[in-house]
Amino acid sequence: MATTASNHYNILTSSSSIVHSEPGSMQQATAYRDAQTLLQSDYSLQSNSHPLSHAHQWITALSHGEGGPWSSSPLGEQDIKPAVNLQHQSRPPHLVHQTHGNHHDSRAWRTTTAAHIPSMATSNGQSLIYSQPGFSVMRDAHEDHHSPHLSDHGHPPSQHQHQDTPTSDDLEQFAKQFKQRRIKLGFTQADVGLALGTLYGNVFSQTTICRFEALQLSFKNMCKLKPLLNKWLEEADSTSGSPTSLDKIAAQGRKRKKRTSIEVSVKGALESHFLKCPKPAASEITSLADSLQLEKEVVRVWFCNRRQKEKRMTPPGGPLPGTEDVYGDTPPHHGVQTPVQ
DNA sequence: ATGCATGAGAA
DNA sequence: TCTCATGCATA
Repeated sequence: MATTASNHYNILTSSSSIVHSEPGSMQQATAYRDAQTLLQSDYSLQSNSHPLSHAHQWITALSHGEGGPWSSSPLGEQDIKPAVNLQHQSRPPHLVHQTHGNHHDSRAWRTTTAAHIPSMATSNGQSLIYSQPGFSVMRDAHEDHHSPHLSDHGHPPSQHQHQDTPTSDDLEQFAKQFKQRRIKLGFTQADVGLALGTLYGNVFSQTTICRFEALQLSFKNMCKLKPLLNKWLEEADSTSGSPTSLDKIAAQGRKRKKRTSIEVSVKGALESHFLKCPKPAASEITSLADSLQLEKEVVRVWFCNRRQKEKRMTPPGGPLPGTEDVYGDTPPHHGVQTPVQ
């Protein structure tokens, strides 16, 4: 079977070694293993020993009552919570008081209309929310929400807001610069993630740092991480030369469902279904899963992740090779992503 | 760098 | 259930 691990949990009571010998292809590989090895910890002790225990919830299929695909305002007022699962046991997470003042409605970068029409935002929209992979609308629908302190001056458009919601452009620039400086200073993404933990109490993984640099997080998430990374940058290059005290946590082996490997053909099928219906009902997921011979949960999660992907800043295609906007010929969404590190 | 996964909180 | 932030494991 191709999907070798449909539903078995591997117990990594890894007392031996996790070192998968990467020959150091990229500059990550040095401290990469180190960091990941150290961070492997903390799953809830609950051992869910029955991955297939989901039986039937057909009835929920009709409890939707939506007028359209994304009728009910897709934008939630969700708080950004610090990493609570990973913590040094001596570091209470409530001490983190960074001043990311993004209590604004700052996700207007993609849902243009719904930004400032909280009550009935979906009366007409939803047809152009994300029908295309061209997310060029993400940067114009900003600063529409009554700027309280820069409207009476009329000062020149100096893009230098640090306590207010940054623009997509700002984030893009910052991410780019951040990556450059990080590399210059000789830190890996994993290093940064750890450093954030030791310095501010919030540990992040290599993945998150990577996604930040690649603008593959939601706008809101980018806004949250930016100040932290900014602080680290300052710290890092002011302290360039001092040993970072990496207090490390012991890795306690927990279990996690092994990553299901979905075949390409099956992925194709899922993709086409997604295009038709990004939010299939439970019953639909069930039948789809059945026809594709996947667990229902796997299919459900796939759709969740797929949707989430649509909402990222950088579209999955990335910058087309050879499509530079240096000639001012490509105004819609300039070269967002970093070329290749 | 990215695919599949987890979990908290919102609907 | 969904979204959203986040990460292990993997290509």
